[in-house]
Amino acid sequence: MLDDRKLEVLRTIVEDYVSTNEPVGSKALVDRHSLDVSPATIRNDMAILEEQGYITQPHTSAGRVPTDKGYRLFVDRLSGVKPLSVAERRAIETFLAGAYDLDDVVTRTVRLLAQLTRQVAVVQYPSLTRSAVRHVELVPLAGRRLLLVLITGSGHVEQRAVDLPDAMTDDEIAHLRAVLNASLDGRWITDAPRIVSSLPDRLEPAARPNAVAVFSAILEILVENHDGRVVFGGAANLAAAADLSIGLREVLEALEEQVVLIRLLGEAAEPASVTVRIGAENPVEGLRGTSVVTTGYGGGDQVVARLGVLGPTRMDYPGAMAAVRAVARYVSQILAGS
Amino acid sequence: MLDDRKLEVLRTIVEDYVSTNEPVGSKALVDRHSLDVSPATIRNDMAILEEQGYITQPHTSAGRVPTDKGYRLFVDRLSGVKPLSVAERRAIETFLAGAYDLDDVVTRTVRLLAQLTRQVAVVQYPSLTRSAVRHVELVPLAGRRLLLVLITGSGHVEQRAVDLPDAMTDDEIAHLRAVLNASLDGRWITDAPRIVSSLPDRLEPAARPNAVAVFSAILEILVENHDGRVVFGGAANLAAAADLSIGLREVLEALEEQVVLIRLLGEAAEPASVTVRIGAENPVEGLRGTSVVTTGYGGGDQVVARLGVLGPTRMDYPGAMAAVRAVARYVSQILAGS
DNA sequence: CTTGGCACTCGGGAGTTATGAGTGCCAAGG
DNA sequence: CCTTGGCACTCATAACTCCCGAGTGCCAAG
Repeated sequence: MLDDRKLEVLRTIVEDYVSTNEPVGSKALVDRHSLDVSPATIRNDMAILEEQGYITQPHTSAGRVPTDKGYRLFVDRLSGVKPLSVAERRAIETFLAGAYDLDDVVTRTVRLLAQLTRQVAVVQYPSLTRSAVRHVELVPLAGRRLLLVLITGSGHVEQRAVDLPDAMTDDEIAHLRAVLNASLDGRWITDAPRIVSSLPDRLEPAARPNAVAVFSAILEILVENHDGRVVFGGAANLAAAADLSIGLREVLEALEEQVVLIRLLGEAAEPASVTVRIGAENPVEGLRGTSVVTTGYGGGDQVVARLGVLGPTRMDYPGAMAAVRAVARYVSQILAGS
Repeated sequence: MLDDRKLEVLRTIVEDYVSTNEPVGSKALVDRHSLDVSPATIRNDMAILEEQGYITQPHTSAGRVPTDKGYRLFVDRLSGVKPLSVAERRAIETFLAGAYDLDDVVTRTVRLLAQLTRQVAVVQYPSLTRSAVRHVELVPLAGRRLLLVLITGSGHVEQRAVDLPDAMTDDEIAHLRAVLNASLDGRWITDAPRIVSSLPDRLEPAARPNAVAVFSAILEILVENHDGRVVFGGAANLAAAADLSIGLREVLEALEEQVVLIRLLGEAAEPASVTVRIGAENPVEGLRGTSVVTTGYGGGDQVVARLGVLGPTRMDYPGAMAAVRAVARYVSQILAGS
């Protein structure tokens, strides 16, 4: 149905179009790449490719442009893995090596990805789901308030102020802290809600109202973070790439919506390998017209969150996929090591 | 030099231009506002205003547009305070009321400001400088690592992993924790470095290497946060406003640089009142062509950080100033209360 | 199946013109 | 001295036309 040369034609069309941003014609194609056939032959091939929906022409007297379907075929079968340059590998290492806390890792990862791919980078904070509770700390604040600090095995710190119904003495606080740590330390976050729910029975009735306030705060923290927050960066790249093609406005609006970002990363199919969503394949309405390259990353073997890049469908897929994969690996290493 | 009517003319030119985004001519001006003079008179006034550099015309046969100097005069002398609508006040309260930790307050403030002003919002995290140390927590991690958690009076939590030179027993950790809290709790952050530096003398020599590692981590946290991180949001508003006027690309690039953002907020003159920087007055090169409206906010009487909005010089200054001031007050209240 | 030839299409740039909003200036009137 | 109506002038913008050439599809021959 599509012989080797037609596939090769499609491949070069994609590559040329990505690099030049101009529809590619049969003539330009033959002499830029040393194909040993004539333009007429290429035209015939193009006609077939167009008939099958892999390419299209913006107007009658113009060259061809890949369709979403064309990019899809390109990504699935035609593009090899583009190895990263030494400089790029070095950049990844040095960029991420200096990070010293989770916020910093995420922030740097965003910048790094944006810089490597010249696209918008999207990084999700590791979900707490796969972590263990490391420590719970209660710190009295002014009035009847406590600061609840929850430290996870992945080194993340969650904090929250709690309004208490009754005043608490330091001893009571210490006791509650001891109970919490005895029950929770080392347990999986996913198990924590169940454990916490069973705690009130083990306390004296007088201490319960305050304890319940603290417990519900813990539960809220756990629930809220069930899916990690997503941050993005490199919007400036969008402005450059999306000269007039896609609605810059809409894309920016979408990116500023947490819900959208989570869907963008979350609905990707296989978590471990690199996933590419092209144009209309995109789950987010309003981001049709853009492509997303994502993958999972995690501290150990577990995938705890996802990251990726977003850009116009006219994107350097091999490059983006290589960068995303490499960055995800490095981030995973760093998280596992700390 | 400039009589009342000329000032009034300038005022209406600014207002009309801001709302319509089109150069305003003498004719349009007289019948939109019920001035009881003829267009010819207005033209004479305009000629004077232009001569003095308050307005300019894009091309010969077009209306007038305010210059930076014109906006400056408008802001300084011609614009009253535009009171916020009831809906806006309500929005501020409800939007910020639900916030439960510092990250959340900042995030919501950004969204709120961006939404109210339809500009890019810029919010700085409160600097630690004006806070007291509330509590220091040490949590053993895997290997010879500690997680250092520093909780401040303003409810902020700083965290950092520390690599220890030697192994530490739980008792040693507890002792170090006790020493730290005894020395630091309730002290100003600004005093902390001096205090920490004096601590090693009070420890047994054997414990010093580990302690020093922890101490230097504390110092680093304090130094790093000397000026708070700055986040922005509402970039989508830029795309809408800056149709073709300012280089969207450059502005986005500038916004993604922490250093630039800090300068943007930091070099504003008076901390307590609302500051307006118009066009070329802007300290950041590459953000000439945009205006910035900022003010300080803080937990108590102290200004601990700044916030504001950024947009094209063609901006609704009274509205932006009102929104910035109101939001800053509410945020201050919230921080003071928690 | 490939290739050269050839007529055809049509987007986009260059050149032209028409339009009208807006101006500056001037002389007359308050 | 300020205001006003009149008037000639400017010039960006839009609409229109023309033209070019890249690129195509088709066909007949190899």
